[in-house]
Amino acid sequence: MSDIYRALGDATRRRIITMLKERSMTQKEIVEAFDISQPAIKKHLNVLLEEKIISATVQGKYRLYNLNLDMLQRAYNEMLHFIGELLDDQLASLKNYVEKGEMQDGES
Amino acid sequence: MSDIYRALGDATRRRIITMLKERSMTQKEIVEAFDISQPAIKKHLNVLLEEKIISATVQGKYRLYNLNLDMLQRAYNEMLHFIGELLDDQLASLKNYVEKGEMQDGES
DNA sequence: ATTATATATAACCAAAAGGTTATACGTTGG
DNA sequence: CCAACGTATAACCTTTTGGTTATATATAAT
Repeated sequence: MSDIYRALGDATRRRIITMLKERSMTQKEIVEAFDISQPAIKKHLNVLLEEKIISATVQGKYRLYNLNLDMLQRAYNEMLHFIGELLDDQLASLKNYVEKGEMQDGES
Repeated sequence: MSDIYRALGDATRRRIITMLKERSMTQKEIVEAFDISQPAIKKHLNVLLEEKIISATVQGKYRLYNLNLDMLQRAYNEMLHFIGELLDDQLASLKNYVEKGEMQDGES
């Protein structure tokens, strides 16, 4: 199974995703948007490529990266499903206090 | 803000969460369900506590852990929001298959 | 052809993550 | 009180992660 949690688990990668949500970008453009080096960005891109959340098209000397929306959708669906399952079981009582915006027991 | 991705990023933690979905458990019970040491489990519990995904109530020498459903609800909402934004931006048709739970074009 | 530009990769490093064992602490039962 | 049990913490180890710099490769432009 692909480890979607790994791909989304890093803030830089999530920011890249958010950027690519707006428009496709070359690696150079992405690099310029961050304060870290080109190889560092490339590694993040490689992770996202491995998980198939983005893909790249070659354009001369450029690599144009774009979101794989369906895969990103799957990734989030999987997470939502995980959480959702947890919530379903006790959703009735949860709904109640969520709406009231109050906790039932103390916190550390 | 809490980093839900960090918390969910580890398989052991996800399993703990799944277990706590069924019922609250003492640390001892949780430890016995895994093949790793008590301190290792404790570290995972600490991560989940930090992210406020679980909470613990003291009962004598026991610590009873239980899910913080409202926090999971928040995580769920956050993720939905992220995806929703994504869909709004680019792809109305994607919304369709998300709701129907099926793809519209082939995938690797 | 040579140079400039965009990307890829190699080698390295520090810090974080996930585990271990040993041990201290807190509570309860005999 | 003391022993046993559940939990917490300290010290340590290894692997992974996220970063670095230096350099190689591929395409474009002059």
